[in-house]
Amino acid sequence: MPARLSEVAALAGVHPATASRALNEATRNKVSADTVLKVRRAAEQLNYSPNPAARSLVTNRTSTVGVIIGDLTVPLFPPLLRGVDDVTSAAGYTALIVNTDNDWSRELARIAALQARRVDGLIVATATSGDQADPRIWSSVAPTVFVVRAPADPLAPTVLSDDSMGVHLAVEHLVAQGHRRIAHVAGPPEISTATARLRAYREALFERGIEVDPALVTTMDSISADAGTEALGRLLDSGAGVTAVLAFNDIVAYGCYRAVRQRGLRCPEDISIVGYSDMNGADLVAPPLTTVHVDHQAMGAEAARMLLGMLSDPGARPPHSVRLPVSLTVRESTAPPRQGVPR
Amino acid sequence: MPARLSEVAALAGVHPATASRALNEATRNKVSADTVLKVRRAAEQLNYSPNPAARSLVTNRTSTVGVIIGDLTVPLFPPLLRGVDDVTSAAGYTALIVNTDNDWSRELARIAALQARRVDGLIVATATSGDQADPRIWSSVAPTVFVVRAPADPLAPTVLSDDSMGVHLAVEHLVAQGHRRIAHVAGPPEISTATARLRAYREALFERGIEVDPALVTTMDSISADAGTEALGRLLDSGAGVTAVLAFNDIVAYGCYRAVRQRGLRCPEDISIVGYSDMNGADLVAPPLTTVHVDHQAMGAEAARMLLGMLSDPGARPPHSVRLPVSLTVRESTAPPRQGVPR
DNA sequence: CTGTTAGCGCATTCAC
DNA sequence: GTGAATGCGCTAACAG
Repeated sequence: MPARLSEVAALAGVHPATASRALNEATRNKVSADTVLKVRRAAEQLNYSPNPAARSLVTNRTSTVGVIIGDLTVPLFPPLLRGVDDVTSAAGYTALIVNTDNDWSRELARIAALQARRVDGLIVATATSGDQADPRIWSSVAPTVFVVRAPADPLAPTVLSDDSMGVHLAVEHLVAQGHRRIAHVAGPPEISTATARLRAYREALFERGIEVDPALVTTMDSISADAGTEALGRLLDSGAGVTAVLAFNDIVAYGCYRAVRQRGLRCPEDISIVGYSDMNGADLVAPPLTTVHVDHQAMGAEAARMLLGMLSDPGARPPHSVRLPVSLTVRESTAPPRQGVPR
Repeated sequence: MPARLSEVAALAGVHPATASRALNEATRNKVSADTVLKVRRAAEQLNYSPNPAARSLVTNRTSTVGVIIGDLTVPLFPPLLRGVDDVTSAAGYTALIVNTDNDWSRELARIAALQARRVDGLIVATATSGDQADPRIWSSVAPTVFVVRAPADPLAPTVLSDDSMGVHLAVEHLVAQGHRRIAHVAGPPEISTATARLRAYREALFERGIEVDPALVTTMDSISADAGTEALGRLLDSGAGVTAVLAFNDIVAYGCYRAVRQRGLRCPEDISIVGYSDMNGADLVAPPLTTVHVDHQAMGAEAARMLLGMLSDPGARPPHSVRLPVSLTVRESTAPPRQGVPR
């Protein structure tokens, strides 16, 4: 059992209230420099750490924030959590991480649990713009920042990555290599990033004077390697003459690898493939995947900073949403198209 | 701001203490069934949830457990956390997850933070048997259970998977396909699982009457795909005539894929490769990896159950450590060896 | 079975 | 600048 404040005060020869003032950043100036020193020394000697329950009871704040994610095993979340954790823990906050399994009823239950824990704020990585869910479901619990996924309310504080930029970089790279028949394996329209990337894909081609052929786009019902295999397989078999593919994300790109192999084609010699996210392991597959690199750790950190800002100044109006830049990591899944008749 | 107990009591027409008794599982029997009903109805109507800080202050417990892991991006941890979370949250506990980045000073800092938070227990997934670290560093903070890694103290409550079983399954599979020259790319001896798997590898070969040739074992300094590429590369170039490889884990197996490809060989036609862990994505690489499947979620769940057991009965002596069984997932990276002269 | 009383450890009044 | 008093919301010990 750790030391109590009263013990520290006794050792320092002051009243507990004075010790409290000396130890707390905000009230330290109301105490003489001399006593501050004495109290700190005593606290150190006794290895004092304030009882968060007692403090919380009087301050009505817990110094905890809830982080809601869909599925921890999706590789984008660990770095994101790392980013969140870095800034929250540096500020004396503890992150309570909650896995919803992408199940809405489970999410509601976990939100309730976080509310019961009296979290000071929420970082939500599960909202989707197509979602029926009202952002107030989260905001009613505590101040919240959305990350990775866009919430239905466009004014809610949100940290996204620049999907448009990423797609433009990818398309630019492929075009620079001579590709003109660039397919897109798109995600389901309920996912906000899926529609954003699809739109950017069209834009990017258009801007470069390349025909935007609807036959080059397939939309998956769900996001998985299998769905990618199936989707690209259809495209390949349709005789649309594709030489390059922009996949919705890396997992889908892996599925595209499979579709290519199944038809006796080779990547990148016959078909170039670009992924999205640069998830853990994208450098280990064969061929190593060219992909849009998203700095999820930075996104988590930014979301946390934004949230802590809101908590430190509850009166201020909510911060502006931000969209972080991305980069292109060129590996070995892209190459110039074969000469001659494209298939 | 949620309702307080006193408000619930007022609405139910009883004293707050009675309301408390009615709401708490353990003391419910000290209250008439009738009042229990009234109180519950009132609580529900006011959407009451107890203030954990207030409760914690008097019970001296927080209903939180700390979970210490090295690096969230290592794919074994997410399912493990999922297992922990499933059982802790069902029991009304909240898991505080901490990332040490495999850095000892950082780990000490995070342990201190968990202690400051007054966690009731600890689940530690970073200990290694070769570690200089005394298990008391953790145990002095709170009751602790070790998982995945064996702590220096063999008597400390620990949940491991059966490395011996896994290796035996893998070797058995390879031998059944006709392999006799089976290499092992081993992890560094500081890692307890590395030595366990190496020992089991020797045992398994010996038991099947196959020569245990030291030339078929390479030990890596660190665990990475690159280290695997380099290690297997040496073995392949040494002319030891290997037809199959058991890699320390899946990541290393991916490195082995690369070594094989670099030499113009093919897996599984020329060299069979078996991984270990069955991490997320092992079915997506080419060829899909045959690997020992470890149920990390089950391990996390078991560790959590063990810890909660210790917390519910502090007097009892610590539970016995367990070693969970594993299975072999056969995919396409293994096949019978080529006929004729092995290289 | 229920009400009364007390106190967990701390921050924050209000006096001095 | 410092000490004294108060109360955050809850459970536990003691009466009745």
